[in-house]
Amino acid sequence: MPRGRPRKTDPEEALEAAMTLFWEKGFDGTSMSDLTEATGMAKPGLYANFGDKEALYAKALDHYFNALGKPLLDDFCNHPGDYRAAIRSILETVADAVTGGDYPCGCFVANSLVENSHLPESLGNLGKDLDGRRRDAFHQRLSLAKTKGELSQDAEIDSLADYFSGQVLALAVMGRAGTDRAVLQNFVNTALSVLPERG
Amino acid sequence: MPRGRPRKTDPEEALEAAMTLFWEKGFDGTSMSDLTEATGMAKPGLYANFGDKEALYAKALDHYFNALGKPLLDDFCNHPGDYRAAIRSILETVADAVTGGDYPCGCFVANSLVENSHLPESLGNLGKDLDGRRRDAFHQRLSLAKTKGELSQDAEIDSLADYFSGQVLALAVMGRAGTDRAVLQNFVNTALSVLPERG
DNA sequence: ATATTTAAATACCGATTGGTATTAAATTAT
DNA sequence: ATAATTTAATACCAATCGGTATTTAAATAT
Repeated sequence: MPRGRPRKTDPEEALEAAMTLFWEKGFDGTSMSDLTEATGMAKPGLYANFGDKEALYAKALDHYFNALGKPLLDDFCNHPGDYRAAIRSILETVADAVTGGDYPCGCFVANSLVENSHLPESLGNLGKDLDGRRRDAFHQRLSLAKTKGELSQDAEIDSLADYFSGQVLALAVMGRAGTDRAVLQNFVNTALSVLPERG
Repeated sequence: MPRGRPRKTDPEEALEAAMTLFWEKGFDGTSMSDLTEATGMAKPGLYANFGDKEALYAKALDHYFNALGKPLLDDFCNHPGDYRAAIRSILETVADAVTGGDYPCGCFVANSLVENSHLPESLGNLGKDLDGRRRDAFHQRLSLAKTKGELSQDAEIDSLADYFSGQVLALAVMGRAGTDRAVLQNFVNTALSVLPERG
């Protein structure tokens, strides 16, 4: 048992709530008072636990990636099927995720990229870094496909990685705009058709 | 010649400046004071000419579409080449546009879609409406391709329209994030490969 | 019991927010 | 010249912004 007055709010839960709110309303659209209400932690508590608004946003975005993005990318990289099946799987999972449910629609990282131009520089760089990690996961899986012979030696895996990483962004914005899941399914099917037929 | 004191700032030019600023910094990130500075029109003038902040944003977004989006879509629909050439042309023009130059990076409509969830409802609907018009332009051109026999009768032009409209969103976010034009070129090339080879 | 430690809660700070009332300036019509 | 008209410019409003100092409450250690 710790020493002083017990915490009212677990900082991990507060961070989860802050993540959800920043994801929903953006950096500029979220006030510290909003965060106090959503987290159940008063402003001095937020500052003591996370630092200023910019630091809290960075921690929220990082939490997003670690809690939601990374597991998805890890599943993708470890997918037992061939690379086509793996890509289909991750894109369909993204289509599910961006159409909402437990969390706001869209993708927090994609939102952050769009807010980039008017965010503090450190936050812009964080968004680009996380975006790059998604792109790298695609590249890694495509590279593996090449060594496994699923993909021909002259396949342009850099272009393919950028392409599929971009498809995630497209899904994110469409999901954010409220596009139906069924439309996203057709989108994924069409996007996958750039890949060569199974030989 | 009008009757009273002459205008210092042409409202059309002020609207152009307001468009650029909202595009760059978003609805929440742009203050009326910012707009005063950017337009050269003091706050009472802005309210007299455009209404409140929400109305000004709507007019700025509408101006964006009429001045930049619509001409692009019209060129696309009237492109002299076959539908593949037309789609390549519009996507490459978009790749140019979203990487900046005279205007901010990205696409104002795409930004608006991302801000959707925390914008006044009328503005969210306006963004979706303009996004839909781009999608419809793709559909129209694909439909024409079908009647001209460039595309087989069983081609799924609804899915293709959603797909290519989504590619524009992907380009918009990547451009916003500062992605190199060369990467976007590869992206466009890959995206186009969903289309059947010319028969 | 009392001191110590930790965190919650309230109150407050100057600056900025969206929006407006008021005043001053510049033009045309008479 | 003067009146009428239209706009610019300044000053101002309550409310909220990000951020902090101060006080109060709740626990443990002595």
